[in-house]
Amino acid sequence: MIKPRSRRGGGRPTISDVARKAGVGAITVSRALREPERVSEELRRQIQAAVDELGYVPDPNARALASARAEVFGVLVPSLTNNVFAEVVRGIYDSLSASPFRIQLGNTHYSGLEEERLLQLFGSQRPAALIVAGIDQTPTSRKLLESAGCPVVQVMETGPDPVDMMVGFSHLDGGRTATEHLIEAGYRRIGFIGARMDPRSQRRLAGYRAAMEAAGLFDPRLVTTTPVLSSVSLGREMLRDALAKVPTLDGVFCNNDDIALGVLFECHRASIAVPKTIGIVGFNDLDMMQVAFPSITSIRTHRYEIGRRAVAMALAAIAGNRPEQRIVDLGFELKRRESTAR
Amino acid sequence: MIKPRSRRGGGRPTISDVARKAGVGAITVSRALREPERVSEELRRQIQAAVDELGYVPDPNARALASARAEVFGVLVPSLTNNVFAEVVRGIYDSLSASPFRIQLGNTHYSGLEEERLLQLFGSQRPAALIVAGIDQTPTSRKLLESAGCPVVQVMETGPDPVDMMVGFSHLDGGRTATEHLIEAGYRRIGFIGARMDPRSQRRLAGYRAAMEAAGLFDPRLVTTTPVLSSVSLGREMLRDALAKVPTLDGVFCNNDDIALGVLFECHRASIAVPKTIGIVGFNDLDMMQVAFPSITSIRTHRYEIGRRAVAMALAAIAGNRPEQRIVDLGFELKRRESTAR
DNA sequence: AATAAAGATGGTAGCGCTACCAAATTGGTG
DNA sequence: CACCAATTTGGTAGCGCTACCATCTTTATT
Repeated sequence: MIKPRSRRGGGRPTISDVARKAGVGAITVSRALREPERVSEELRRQIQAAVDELGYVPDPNARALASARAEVFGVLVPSLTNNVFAEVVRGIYDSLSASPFRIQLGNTHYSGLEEERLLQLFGSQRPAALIVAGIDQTPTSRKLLESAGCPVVQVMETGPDPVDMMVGFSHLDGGRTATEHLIEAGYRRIGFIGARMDPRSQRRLAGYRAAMEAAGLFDPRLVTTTPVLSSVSLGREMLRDALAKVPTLDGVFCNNDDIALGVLFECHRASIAVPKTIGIVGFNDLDMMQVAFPSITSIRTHRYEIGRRAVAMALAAIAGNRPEQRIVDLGFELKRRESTAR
Repeated sequence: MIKPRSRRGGGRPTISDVARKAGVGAITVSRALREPERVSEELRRQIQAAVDELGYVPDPNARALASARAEVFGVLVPSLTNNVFAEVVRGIYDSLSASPFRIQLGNTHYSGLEEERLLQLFGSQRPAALIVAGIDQTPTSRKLLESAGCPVVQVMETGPDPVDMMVGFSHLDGGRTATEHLIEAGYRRIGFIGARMDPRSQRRLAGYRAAMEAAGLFDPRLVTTTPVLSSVSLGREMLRDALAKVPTLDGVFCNNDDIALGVLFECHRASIAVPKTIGIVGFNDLDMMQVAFPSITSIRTHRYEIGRRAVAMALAAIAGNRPEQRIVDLGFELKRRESTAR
């Protein structure tokens, strides 16, 4: 005996309801929705009318199960609250909002192990694409990415050996540019202040070091780092540490803008003249940098655009035309401001 | 003729593979994974061994389809980059990371229409719970929430009429407390500066107004608002506008901390003494407020905790024991700092 | 010892959709 | 006008899992 319309879930209309109403086969409705050009104009209209009338919305789970492919972009970032990654996610979100793809967000907390766990988990969903921050995946993570069977975009950085595609810029060059700018402005005892020394921070430090060594100015005591998560208050404390070590410090390249802002505030508090006594350069160029007093020189990075490009490349790859340029360097811009104008 | 192991998707192991290997029925594997206490100790061990050996990960799509319930929390926020909501999302994420539930994030861009669209979309996935920011849903959105057939938590604010559950605090009280503090500190011509006047900002303004009227100090010219998205640079511009309107301004309650920071910087730039000439109060108490020079008085709100509580309540409701307290007020704290100490 | 109740396990039948193939229709082409 | 290819439509058989019931134990109860 067949139970009439048991419908375990609520009574939402299914594709067969639409098919019945439009007087066609279920598969034709499915096609009309996914590949409209393969269905005649007339049927398409009838089906659309039925869809509208019933308020039919396809069940993404059934879709994913039947097609062995979920309309999901897996996105892995090391932090949800760091404005830099929030901007990337926003770019991804905005670029995807017109498409049927959803976002599956993962927060790795800067942990390789957590990244592996999430990649494993995401793999079980057969995502349409994966977007991951950074290029320093563990060997296990790399293997998982390679065998994901979907386009993969590594974002935030560029490097020589993409799993699949890459969008970002060179943090090493950014660090070098920032430091060279300080040197050109006449600063000599230039410190590096960095929190949460993830691989990108390490490369900014490497850029700093390269510039300092090239100018014959490098001194290991000028480098102050901590694995602690970056924050404005941390910037303040770290400037104190740096000055305790090197009282003659006359400039700082900060790992990021939060640190730079903390440094600026500590200078105010300790009556250290900026840019006269100490010059400050940040990294990322958050909105507040241009408003600060004095305004703070920073390396502008294109986070939102990175998110957008990553999606554009993934979408192209899904559509079958992989971009010929697999590594996209969006560069950065040195924004010269008052904090280094002496 | 039966095709042997066609396996449309890659060759990932299924529940039947595990069942075969463990020498039990598929349904028993399913149970062992979801309700271990209903399976004997011995079988549980065998099944776990098979799962481990095969590297079996359940397919969430198949699960969702069969059980008419996806292991997904729909989360709707008005902005992805606003630190306040990022903190809430982080709280939600952290509380959910140990559970099988995933997050489906939606960005309403402060638009009621977009909220309706997303709610409609999320509904098609039969989420396990919905967490939405704010309490001012459109009638359509409210209807969608009521008929979602899952726990709903409205966060960030408290109000009299929850769809289901609520976690937040009173923005009106927050605005009033901030303003009363300025009045007590001796400020008289206290302005309100607010950007992106969403409903929560409106209520903070109402709190401001109530306090000012109670003290006989209210003057409409003291209020400066704009629908533009909030930013530090906007805070700077708005202080200029406010001072142009009311040159005798001696205090400002800012809609949020970004605005407050912009105001502080503009004061520096225009050589306006803080707190002597002008007192400043922010809202939310971001980390930078205590580091700023002078440090900025602000209303500390518990964003991360709001996210955690929302999940805890939703999880309890899913488990069948709805919390008896459906409205949770997490309050706020006035953090008195240098910017109002005169 | 007979019987009920509770606990453990399994079989069957879908969930809503799409891949795959078959069938029907149309439009040239020689 | 037969014949082939291209186009449009539909039927069938799952995708991997769980709800629902049936069956078989085991343990208490009288």
